[in-house]
Amino acid sequence: MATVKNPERIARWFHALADETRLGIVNRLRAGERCVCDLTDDLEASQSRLSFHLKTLKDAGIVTDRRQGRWVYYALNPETMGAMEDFVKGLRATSKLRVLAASCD
Amino acid sequence: MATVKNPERIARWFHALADETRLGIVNRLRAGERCVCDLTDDLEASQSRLSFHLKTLKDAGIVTDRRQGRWVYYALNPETMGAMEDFVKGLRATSKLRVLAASCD
DNA sequence: CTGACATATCAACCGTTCTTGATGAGAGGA
DNA sequence: TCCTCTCATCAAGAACGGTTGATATGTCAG
Repeated sequence: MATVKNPERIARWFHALADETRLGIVNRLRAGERCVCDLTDDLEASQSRLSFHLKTLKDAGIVTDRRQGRWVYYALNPETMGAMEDFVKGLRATSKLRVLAASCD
Repeated sequence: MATVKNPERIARWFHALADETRLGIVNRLRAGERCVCDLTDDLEASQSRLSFHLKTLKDAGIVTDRRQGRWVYYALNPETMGAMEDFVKGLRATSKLRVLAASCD
């Protein structure tokens, strides 16, 4: 359960967050939904660049999108955030008990 | 505090984990310290390939290394794991209250 | 000192990802 | 219908990351 069950999926989460522009997007979304136009203003990124990064985040499952009229609203995906928290907790939990492997001999 | 204080550092954490080989390494290290030779065997990776990935993890602060005789032992870095957990928690905490921004009008 | 072993570094190659500018698609107002 | 607005997609080039094989560094044993 705390093991890496699906490495490919997890690697994509982290790849999605491994970019400062996308971290900026995610940081904005912490406060709730945003439409693309707001993000474009806030981050001073070109529209096509932002669209590219939003797609990357969406494909990784980090965010969800929702169309309302002409606007598309993006929000953090709570499910993925929960799963990611569990994964990171799994790393932290065991990182203190230093089982001296010492099998190299 | 829960804000993205240092985007470059955080992006490097995630970049370091955005690779299946490195996830495999980290997964092994959950059980405690390992020397490179063990990891090479476990992951069936060439020595230079593994060394490259370990350096990437080390530069990002995800792991620490310790030389003992001829062998070098790698372990997860508890400080970084803690900081990363805090960051991810910060994303999860707010992802449910959907403050309808709706300023696009 | 010499040789063997464990690990790190380097250079070259190749595939992927990011950026930019142009075009396309869907929605609403006149 | 036509125009405008919001956003997505595409193509081409630039930048970056991962793999490989060869070489370098450091440590121990004999």
